[in-house]
Amino acid sequence: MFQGASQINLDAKGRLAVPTRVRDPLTQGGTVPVVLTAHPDKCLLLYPAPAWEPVRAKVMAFPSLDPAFNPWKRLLVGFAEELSLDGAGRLLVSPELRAFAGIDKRVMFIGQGSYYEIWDLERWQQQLDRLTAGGSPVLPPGMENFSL
Amino acid sequence: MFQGASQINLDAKGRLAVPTRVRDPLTQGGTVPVVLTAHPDKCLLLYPAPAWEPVRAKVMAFPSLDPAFNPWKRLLVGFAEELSLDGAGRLLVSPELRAFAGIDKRVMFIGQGSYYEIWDLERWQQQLDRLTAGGSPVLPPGMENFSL
DNA sequence: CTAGGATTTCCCAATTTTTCCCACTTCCGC
DNA sequence: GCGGAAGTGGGAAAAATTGGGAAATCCTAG
Repeated sequence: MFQGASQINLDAKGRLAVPTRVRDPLTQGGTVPVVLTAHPDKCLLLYPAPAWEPVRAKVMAFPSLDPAFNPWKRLLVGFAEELSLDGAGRLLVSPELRAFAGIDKRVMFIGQGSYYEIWDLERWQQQLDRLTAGGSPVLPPGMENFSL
Repeated sequence: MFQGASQINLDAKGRLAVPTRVRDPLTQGGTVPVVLTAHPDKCLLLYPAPAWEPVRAKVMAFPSLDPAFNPWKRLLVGFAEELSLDGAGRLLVSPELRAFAGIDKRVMFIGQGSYYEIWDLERWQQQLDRLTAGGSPVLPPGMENFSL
C-alpha cells in the first residue's frame, strides 16, 4: 500500500528522480517495470506494471461502439507507457504526459494505495485549496456518516 | 497491446513518420503491412494488416438491408487502405484520409489495444478537454463503481 | 505511337534527438 | 569526522527523424 507525499524536481531532460522510499516498494527492488498514465484530474498515475494489467484489462473490456466509454479508453490506455528506471532510479517522463499534466519542474508524489499520483506542484496546491477553502468541504453521497 | 501517446508531424509530402516505439510492435519489425481507415469520431485507425482482417470480416457481416449499418460500413471498409512503410518508417497518408480526419501537420498517435488512433492534434485537445473540463468527468452507466 | 511533363517512389545523408553511463556533490548515519 | 548512499548534472555514443534528390512510372498531348 503506497502512501505519503514527496516533493521532487524534474531535471532539464525531463527525468524524475523517484525517491528511494517510493522506488523500492514500487519496483520491488528494481525487478519490476512501472506504468505511467493519465488521470482526468490532470495528474499522472504510476503503477507497478503487474498492478496496471488488471486495470487496463477492465478498461479495454468497455464496449467499443459506445461513445461514452471511448474518451476514458483514450485517456487511460492511450496515455499509458511502460517504463524502466535508469541506473540512478530516474523515470523519463514523455513530453506528451508532461504536457497533459502541466508538469515542468516541481512535482508532488502522492501515495494512493495501489498507485502513486504525480501532480504539478502548483496544480496540487490549487487542488488542496479548493478542498480546504470555505471551511466545510462538500461530502459526496454515502460519506455523511464516515468517521475518521 | 498498443498503448501510449506520441505527437508527431507530417512532412511536406504528406508522409507520417511513425515513431519507432510504435512502429516495431505494429509491423513486427517491418515484416507486416498496416491498414489505415476512418472512425466516426474523425480520427484514423491504424491496424497491423493481420489484425484488421477479422474486423473487416465482422463489419462486412452486418446486415445489408438495415440502413443503420451502412454508414459504418462505408466508413470502416470504404476508407480502408493497406499500406507499407518506406525505408525510413514513414506512412504515406492519402489526401482522402487526411481530409476526413482534418489532418494537416501536427498529429497525435494514441495506442488503443489492438490498434492505434491517429488524431489531428487540435481535435485531440478538444476531445481531451471535454473529458477533463469541469472537474467532474461524466461517468457512463456501468462505470460508477470503477476503481483505478 | 512517341515524346514530354508531371507525379510518385525509393533511397541516401545530415541533423537532431535519445539513451546510457560516469563523475561529482550533498546528505545522513555511524 | 568519516564512510556510504542517494541525488544531480553532464557528456559521449548510438539511434531515429527529417529533408532532399534522383530514378522510375504514369499520363497526356502531339
